[in-house]
Amino acid sequence: MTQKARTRYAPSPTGKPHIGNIRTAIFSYLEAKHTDGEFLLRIEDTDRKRYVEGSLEAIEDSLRWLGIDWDEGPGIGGPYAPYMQSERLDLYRQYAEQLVAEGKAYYSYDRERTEEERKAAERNPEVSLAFSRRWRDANEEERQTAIADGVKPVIRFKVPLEGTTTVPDIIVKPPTVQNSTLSDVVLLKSDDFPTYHLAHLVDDHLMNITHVIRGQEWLPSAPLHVLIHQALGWEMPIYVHPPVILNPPGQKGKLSKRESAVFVGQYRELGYLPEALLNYLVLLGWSYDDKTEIFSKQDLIEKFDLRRIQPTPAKFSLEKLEWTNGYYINHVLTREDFARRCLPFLAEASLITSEEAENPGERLNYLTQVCGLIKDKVKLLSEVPGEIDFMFKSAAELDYPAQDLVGKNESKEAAAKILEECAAYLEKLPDEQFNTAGIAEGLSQLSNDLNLKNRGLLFWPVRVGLCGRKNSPDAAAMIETYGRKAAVEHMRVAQQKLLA
RNA sequence: GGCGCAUUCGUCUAGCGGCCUAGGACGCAUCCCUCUCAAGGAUGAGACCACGGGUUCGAAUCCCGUAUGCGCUACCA
Repeated sequence: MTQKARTRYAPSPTGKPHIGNIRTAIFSYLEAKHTDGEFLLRIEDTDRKRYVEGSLEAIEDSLRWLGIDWDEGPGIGGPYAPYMQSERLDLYRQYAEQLVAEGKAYYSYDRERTEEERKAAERNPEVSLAFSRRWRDANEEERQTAIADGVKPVIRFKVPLEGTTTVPDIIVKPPTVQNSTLSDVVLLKSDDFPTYHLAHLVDDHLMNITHVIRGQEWLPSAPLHVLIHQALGWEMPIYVHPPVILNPPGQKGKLSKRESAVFVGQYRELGYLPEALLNYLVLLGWSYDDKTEIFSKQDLIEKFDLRRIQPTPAKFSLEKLEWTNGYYINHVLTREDFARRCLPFLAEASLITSEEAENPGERLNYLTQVCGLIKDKVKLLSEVPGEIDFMFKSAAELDYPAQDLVGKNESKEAAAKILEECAAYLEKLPDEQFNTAGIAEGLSQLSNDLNLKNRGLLFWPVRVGLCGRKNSPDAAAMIETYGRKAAVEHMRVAQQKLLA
């Protein structure tokens, strides 16, 4: 057995979590559970300007819905609490000051740059670098002047001017950079809050994190993190940089709000199953072998291996996600489980009450039958109400053209006669034969007895009469679900419709 | 612009020097099954392994260059 891993998901509370972000959380979770280790949640709320109320709840909801549980975190605590960075400020200041005392960092009395200044410097490394090092070798007189002016300093990291730094990484070729191209990053801001560079690193060290799994957008600043570890004299955890998720084929850039749903909650509302989303997301950039497509959470935990994460960013494909979802609905979920998942959607469409959705009680049996009617054809839970709404209406309420009942039959009269025969047949069908198989067999026999050229001539009007639409679930299954009385009623109403 | 990473069917991927005339999946097409729609089964089209150079008896697999894509370039994470 490999050593137990301790991993973390450390989002900042700036809104709902992005699906690309969540995927790294899933990878982290799987790595921890694969090694029988711990997965923790830490909130990086070090930027007060970007804080969005309700973010923590959104993050927790998303993880919970996906079945990703954490062993330590805000709310539940743990041996390394607190897990909110804003509650750990003293710690960061302490290490920043230690670095200053050791000559590895320094106070910098610069003014915060405006966005325009930053933009201008962005394409001009010389200017940027020079700006970041402005106070690196400032003399005492200059410092005193700044202090007298009341400038609140930041603490900047003193990056070595020479040499190169290499970032070890297990899925990407370890990047190597010239130290001279690295700017002296801010470690501690003038408001006493740490930057990400300091905070994540201090916490990961203190919390005994073994694997830092974060998006590839962190690759460029990773050398800085290596250098800061060295300055602090700490051993580095294993860094892993999975790629970002890209927009669907045809569109550029990383997966964006403009092009796709990017929040977990949106997929929930669209009718996706959490296990299907999880399955799809993991397979987007990771594979176990050359053939397996469907993985339960347990399978994933057993088989996950960080080293098999693809280094290349993958495009998000809604089609494959839909297929995965449909597969879970059709082949993984039991009928009752499927019905339970449909409940909120049925309530949303006012087919049942929200009380019934909460607590279906006895009604669940019936709803299981109803939903079971379309379990094999539906890809999204949200499609369900529209597919079975007729089951919640009376025969008289179905609205459709009489012509639809005819199908391949010669005439309206012929179809009407068939409906009459079927109604009569169903009325006298013995109870023990009144089930899907018995009904299907009985009606087939009836079509023979009526000397019909094929069964379709009989089943077509029956099907349409039962649900008022041309594409429908299995006719016999609908009859069983309706029950004898309602089924016969539908036959008779359809017949009247044809003769009217 | 600079720095970094990446590059196998339209898309997700298998492949880690000979098993590859490149395998699987989604999507697509055709057929079978069939009372419709699905589901299921079968078959097929689809990748000169980005391009150009090397290394090697032998390269999708190793090296270099080019192109392209992506990311970063804040007192944001």
